[in-house]
Amino acid sequence: MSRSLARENTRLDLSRHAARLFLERGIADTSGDQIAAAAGVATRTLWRYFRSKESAVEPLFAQSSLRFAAVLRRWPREVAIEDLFHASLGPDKQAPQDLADDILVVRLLARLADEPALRTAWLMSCHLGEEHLIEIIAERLDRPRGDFEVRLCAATVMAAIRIVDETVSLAAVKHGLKTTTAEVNEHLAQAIRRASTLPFCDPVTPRIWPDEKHAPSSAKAAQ
Amino acid sequence: MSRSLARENTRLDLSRHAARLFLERGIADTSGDQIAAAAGVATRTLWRYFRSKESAVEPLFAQSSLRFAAVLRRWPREVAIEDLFHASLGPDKQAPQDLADDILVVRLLARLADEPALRTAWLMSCHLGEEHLIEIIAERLDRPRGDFEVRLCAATVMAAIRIVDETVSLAAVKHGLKTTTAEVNEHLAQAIRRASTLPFCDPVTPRIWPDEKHAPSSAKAAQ
DNA sequence: GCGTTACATGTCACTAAATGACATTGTAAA
DNA sequence: TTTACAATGTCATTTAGTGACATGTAACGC
Repeated sequence: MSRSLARENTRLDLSRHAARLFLERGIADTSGDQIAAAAGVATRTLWRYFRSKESAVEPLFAQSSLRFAAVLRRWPREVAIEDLFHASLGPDKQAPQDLADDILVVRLLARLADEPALRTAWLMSCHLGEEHLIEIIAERLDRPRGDFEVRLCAATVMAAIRIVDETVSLAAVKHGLKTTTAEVNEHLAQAIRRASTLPFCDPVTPRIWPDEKHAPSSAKAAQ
Repeated sequence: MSRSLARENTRLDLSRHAARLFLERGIADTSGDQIAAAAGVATRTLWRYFRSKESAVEPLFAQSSLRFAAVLRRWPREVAIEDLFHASLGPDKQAPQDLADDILVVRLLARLADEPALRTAWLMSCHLGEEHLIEIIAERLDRPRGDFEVRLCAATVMAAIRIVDETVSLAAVKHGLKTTTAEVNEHLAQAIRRASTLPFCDPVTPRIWPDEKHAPSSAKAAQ
């Protein structure tokens, strides 16, 4: 196993233990020592991985937004977002470990109102997701990554995703509402559609370039 | 002077000193002791006001988003957002202290890329602004505050404001671009318009109620 | 006016978070 | 094997942040 991959695993493992302990006793009553001990590493190692104990849950958040981003990156240009979600998002599409991680995330999100420190971690993860979205949208619309319009769209779309995540999590944990994946997908697609300031949700036809027949390569160069 | 008002002043004063020191030497090289000493209070007092030294800049952020929210709260229903901004936002409309605070904010925002701890504070302040927006939009559209549509719209609009703020600040500080207030206002209004998922930017006519002539009071009761 | 109350702040001891310095181990390539 | 390097462990140390209690001070009733 590659070195950096092993590091990522340690990181995630620490993150899972941190999340579990935070859920069991709250953040204030969980010490760095406890997290490290639970994961079976030295305390010093924990602080090598994280700048604060709250930020220890970020990899867990990042993990799930990364999986989501991965789906969007494989998004064929002629497919609408609803169809993409229908085809790619579902409990049967996920490894058991990922499913367990998602449950942890949902339970954490349900506590945002009580734990301000948790929200900072969540918002930072959303910011990370926003940067993924910038790339995805820029790529899909053949626009440069620095484009203000692209950044704006990524920000509003990420905001929509965040609100849906928070709402669904709260409904599930606090009110015991069992929403089906299909419903969540529809909810999510609809929110993203409404939030998006650029038309990236619909099929996009590759730009037609006036001078050349084979545009894609030159499009990349133009960026 | 009322007690809680005095507290708010102390809070803001601490926040300004924290911001100045963070800008001068960076967050890592600024200690809680230094911030407290600069503001002329005991270190213990600083920790009574803030849960962490980074969060000490939040009141400064909150202050400026609160002033912005105050403008939106006085927004007549028959006025479009562009006209509101034109009439209410401008350097001549602000107290000198507020102007100085805004400059601090802009300089802080220009450093978000270097200082992750600063971004957490900024994002938390944006979250606060989002909650103000929920009230403002709900009020303007005669919808309940808990409405998902309202929350979604508030989140996307706040995202737009955030992106404009970050972009303008970065442009001003790093590239010395002097943008006029009129330009920023237009930029902001346009971004908000594109981001909004509900039609609150345009004049809204008070709802016509089937049974009554004088709707506003009953509308409030309905909420 | 005076005492009473409530609350903000100061002082100081203390816990917990986070870092620095250096030794040790494990793993990958030469 | 040996070398090399990155990750982790150990321990001392610094800095962030809290608890407990004393002190000051402004508002309130009398």
